[in-house]
Amino acid sequence: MVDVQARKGDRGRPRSGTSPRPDLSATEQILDAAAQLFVERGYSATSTRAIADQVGIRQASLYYHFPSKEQILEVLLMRTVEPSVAAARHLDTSHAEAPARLWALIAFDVRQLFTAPHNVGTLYLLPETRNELFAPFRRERAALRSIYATLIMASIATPVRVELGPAHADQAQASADYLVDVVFGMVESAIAIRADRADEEADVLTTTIAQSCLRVLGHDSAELRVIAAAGRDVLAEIPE
Amino acid sequence: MVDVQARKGDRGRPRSGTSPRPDLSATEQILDAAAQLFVERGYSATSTRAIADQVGIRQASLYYHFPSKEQILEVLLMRTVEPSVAAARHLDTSHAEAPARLWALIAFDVRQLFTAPHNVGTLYLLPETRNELFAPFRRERAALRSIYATLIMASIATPVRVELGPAHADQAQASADYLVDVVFGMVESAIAIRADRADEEADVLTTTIAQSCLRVLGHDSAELRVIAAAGRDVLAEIPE
DNA sequence: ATTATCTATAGATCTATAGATAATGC
DNA sequence: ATTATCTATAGATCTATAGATAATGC
Repeated sequence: MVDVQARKGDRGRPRSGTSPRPDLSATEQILDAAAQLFVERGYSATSTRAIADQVGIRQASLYYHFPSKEQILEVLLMRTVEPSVAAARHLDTSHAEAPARLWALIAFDVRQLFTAPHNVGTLYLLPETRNELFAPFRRERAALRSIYATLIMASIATPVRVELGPAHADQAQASADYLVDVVFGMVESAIAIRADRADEEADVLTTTIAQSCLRVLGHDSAELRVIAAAGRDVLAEIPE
Repeated sequence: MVDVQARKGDRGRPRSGTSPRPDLSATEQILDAAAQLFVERGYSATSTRAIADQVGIRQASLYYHFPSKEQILEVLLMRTVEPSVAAARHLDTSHAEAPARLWALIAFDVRQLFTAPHNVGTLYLLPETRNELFAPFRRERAALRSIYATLIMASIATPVRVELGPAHADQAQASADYLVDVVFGMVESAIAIRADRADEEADVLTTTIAQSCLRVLGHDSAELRVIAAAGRDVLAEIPE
């Protein structure tokens, strides 16, 4: 099971160049090179030739593995969002309190954004993803956001609930919606933080963001200690 | 003084097409069209021809106003970051408490990100800005972040200060740094929120984000009411 | 004369397809 | 025979420059 995606022997015509990641299959080498270049230089600014050069093959050889440059991006986006959606769905089966489940989801998500190769989270925001081809990705991301919304609504502490005013009032609804946006935004701010600062201290950042999100929802330091402890247990139960 | 940047008469050869913004000078029309297209389709994915088409001139005519496509982006970026830096510097002269000044800066910044034409804030994160030409922009943004850092450090409430542990301990410093990142990230999350949702309710969002930032720093609901009231006064003093 | 456009185009890309070729596997 | 590459190239761009032209201003 070690080499699920390793190259199977050396079939086919030999390459013109050499890859920096000869342990991966050709398809995975392309995805890895594309991820790095898309993040470092931008999607449209990265040519298929640049990807091929990095992999050590000719530009045209990419098309044996992918039908288009867009499809490479599509695979990268789906792979980035899918683990978070899987984790979020798993939390629906947990019996922990909502704040602990939210804490665990945030921690899972931030850790994955911060440690995934090449900060692929930056690709979430590309205008190029408005294309029809990316509809499945956008649906997955919307599903994730909706699970967040449910957990966040169930995790609002009394003082904030009081401030929002009587439920069902229009302005209270708008404020609550923005609270969802703000928490979702705090999680994804891990992407920008990683882009600005060198990769380090994933654990401290993860904890800081998760704590901060629950503070935004009105939980004080004493409550946070309880929630974080329970959250860590829930997080540990999320399957790989 | 009304038409500082209005077209001065109709000098020069007539255009082949018509502009959607005939009230602006040619240079401003180009900036406006470029901002819209860069945000909607991406910088590298937008051709100089697409910009020219929108302005109602031929592609080559752009080069009478700007020496390159990159310079158009550079002007857009500087114009977006400069008002925030000016506001931040002004706050150094205020005598209000740090949390009220921070509240005002966040509110100013969020409102400007949320109401500036065409959500130009999305351009902050482009990999293309790593180019040397954009060094002045990156310096401005770093200056803004540094003012934020000072205000944030001075606005941390006792419970959070206690949790960070003894000052000068290494891990406490790392956590405090990340807290700065998180607050800065919350402010800039206004960009992603605006991209995802239709433009609406700038005031509610502004207040929600400012309050949320101060909650993250450990202020409770009672303190927030005082800070927000003082913050609104400080905000009102920021010159146009 | 000055200004702001225009036309035409050089030269450098860029994506994707067609068909040839050099390995291994059976 | 199958696989994974290669070479060659079509056709469509794209940015920027050179020089002409059609207005207004003096």
